Amino acid sequence: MSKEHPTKAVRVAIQRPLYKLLDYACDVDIQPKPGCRVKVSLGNSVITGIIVETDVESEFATLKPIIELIDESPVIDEKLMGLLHWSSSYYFHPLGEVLFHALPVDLRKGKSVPKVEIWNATSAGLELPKDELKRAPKQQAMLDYVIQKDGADANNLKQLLGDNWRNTSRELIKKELIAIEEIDPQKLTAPATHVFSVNPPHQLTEEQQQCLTDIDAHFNEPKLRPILLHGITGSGKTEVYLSVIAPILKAKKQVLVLIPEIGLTPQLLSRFRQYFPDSNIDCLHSGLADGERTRVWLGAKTGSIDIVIGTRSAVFTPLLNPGMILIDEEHDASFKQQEGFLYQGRDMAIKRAHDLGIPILLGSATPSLESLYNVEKERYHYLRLNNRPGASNPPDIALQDIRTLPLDAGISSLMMTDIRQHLDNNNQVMLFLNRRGFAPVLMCQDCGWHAVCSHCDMGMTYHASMGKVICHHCGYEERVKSTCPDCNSTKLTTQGQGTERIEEVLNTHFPETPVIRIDRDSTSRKGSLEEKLELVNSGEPVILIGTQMLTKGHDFPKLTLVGILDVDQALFSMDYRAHERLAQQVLQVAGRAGRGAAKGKVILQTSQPQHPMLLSLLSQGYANTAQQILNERKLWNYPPLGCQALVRVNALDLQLAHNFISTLGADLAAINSEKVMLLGPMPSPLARRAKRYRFQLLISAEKRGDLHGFLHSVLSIISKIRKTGGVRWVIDVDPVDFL
DNA sequence: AGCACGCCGACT
DNA sequence: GTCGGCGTGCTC
Repeated sequence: MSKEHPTKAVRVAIQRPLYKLLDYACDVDIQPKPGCRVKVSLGNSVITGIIVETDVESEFATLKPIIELIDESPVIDEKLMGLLHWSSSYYFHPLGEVLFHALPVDLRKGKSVPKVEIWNATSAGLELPKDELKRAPKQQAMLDYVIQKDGADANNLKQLLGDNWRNTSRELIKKELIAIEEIDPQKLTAPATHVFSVNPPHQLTEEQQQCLTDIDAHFNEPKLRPILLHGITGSGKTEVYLSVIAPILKAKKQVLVLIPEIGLTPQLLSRFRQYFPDSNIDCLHSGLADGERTRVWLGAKTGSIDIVIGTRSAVFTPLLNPGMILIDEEHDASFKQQEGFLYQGRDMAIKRAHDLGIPILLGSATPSLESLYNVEKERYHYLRLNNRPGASNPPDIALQDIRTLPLDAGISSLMMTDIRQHLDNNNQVMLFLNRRGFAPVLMCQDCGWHAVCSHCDMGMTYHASMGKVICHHCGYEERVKSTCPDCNSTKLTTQGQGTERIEEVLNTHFPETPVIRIDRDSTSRKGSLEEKLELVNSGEPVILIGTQMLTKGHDFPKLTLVGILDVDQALFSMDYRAHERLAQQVLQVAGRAGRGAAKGKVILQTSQPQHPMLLSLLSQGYANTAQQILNERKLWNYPPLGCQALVRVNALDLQLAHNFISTLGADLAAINSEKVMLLGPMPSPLARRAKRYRFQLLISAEKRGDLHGFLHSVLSIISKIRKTGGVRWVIDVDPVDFL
């Protein structure tokens, strides 16, 4: 199209898998800014878009007009827009979807940004006689607070009064002692100066103090680098975090804290609230209602929230005065988003901190090889905490050769004796088994039939408590009948064990001791995890059985024995990351033991007591073992040395999926680049999942630039292949999961 | 992703 | 003759 009639236009991103932006005409009387949302027409429907660029010369002669400008000021500020742009191109994901991903659901749907509500005392409230609210202490507290602060917002009040604060507010409004004023967030002045104080729980140890001094020094270097804090389990990383954060808050800046998705939010939140009693602290996690999410988003954006604690997606929270970013358990796999927009939250955070010029601290007892490699390359500072405060020492891990021991449901007789002993000493015991359900195999003794998922072609796990077999890959479930579906035999039996079966066996062995199972099945009801944790925290002798839910962050002082039941399959996994993950998991679980006065003991059952990785982990510790694994990766140029991307294709029809990936594979092979290596196309390790046939193609390169360039070719080839029969494809940059 | 358009088989 | 299946391509 010609450029003879250039049009003043804006460029808009929409929430569609579309690798381009659309131009719209803009009325002269509206003032579009990048980052503002608009309503536009697309085809015959009206959708929400986000302005990316203004004053563009469109190559289209005629443009549809913008229907409405939703925001006067941007919902995505310039800095955040830059980060999102960057991640869109780094992860080869359409910009529109990336931008919308960074907004709370309400705003994605086009709802206007809510007004900020400010609670003020009315004149009646200001003049209220002293004892009038004597029988309503909460109302009195709220009224006093609002008067003292000269206007409080929802975040202040929630913090002051807890989750039911709206009820208190409603009563005071009914009595006309307090009124709500609605303010346009754009017209909000700088956040009300708030009192800052710290409530230190106890002194830092000498080692923690030294660490803090080092961090402060690094934060003040002209060229900021991320800091990796490698502190053994129980070394008090949280105490260091709190001390690091304090001066940032004191300077009236905000702190973003990212944590894994394992329900640790409440513990950390209360720890932070206790330490910073006058700061506004809020969480962002998957369990939040849409409205609540928007409230926290707005609170962070307007500066009324000082600390945002959140999981992966919180990395995109807007901040008025960003002061620093903290990532706890930085090695955790849940920082990688596994569907839709496939990004690494930890890497995004590092990029964001860099762009903002603010410090970032990564903490872990078992740092990822990626981070350790960055230390080696001197891109990160490295600090260590090697000791547990007080008398407590890290537990020793003992390997137990189970080949010669009698087993009951996978628990050795020696382990049973140890459990008995620790319980008799009034202590608590924890067993770790990363497999939920009763048994991974349900089979017929007569004909060899076993339960297989009809959607995935993989074995289904038997869940005795529900009387079902469940596919752990797609969730498909079936009721279990008393006879074999193939031969009608009644000799159905199970093989192997999951947490349910362990629970049952322990209940019969230790009928007088409560057995607490913590896995996704036993904690799905809201509040049930809290109930169970409370029982453990009572300090009574109990046996805990859990999956990886139980591995991180928990502090059970009476826990002295940890048993790790089944690590053998991870030792021989095809996945080159299996050893790294196993080492992390073993140390994280082991770290739950001996956090109180009594020394902890950890027993690791294995049929491979000579395995070099296990021996190394036990005798040389994590840092050395990680270094060895890293050296192996160097030999093969696996990440974090080289870099990878995975193209995944799936379809309901095997042939269609196969045709697609073969065409792509052939076209890419024809490029014959020396800089990249192709592995595949091949069936995915999980070749069928949820009725869809799956193939993949792994692309490796030594240099990121080469990989990136090659992925452009991938994208352009894919766009030329005709996609029939609903073939779906994704590009996964820096994949962590090859399933 | 939606959605319309268009080209072929099978139905009142 | 037309209804509707899905393959194809576009959305400013």
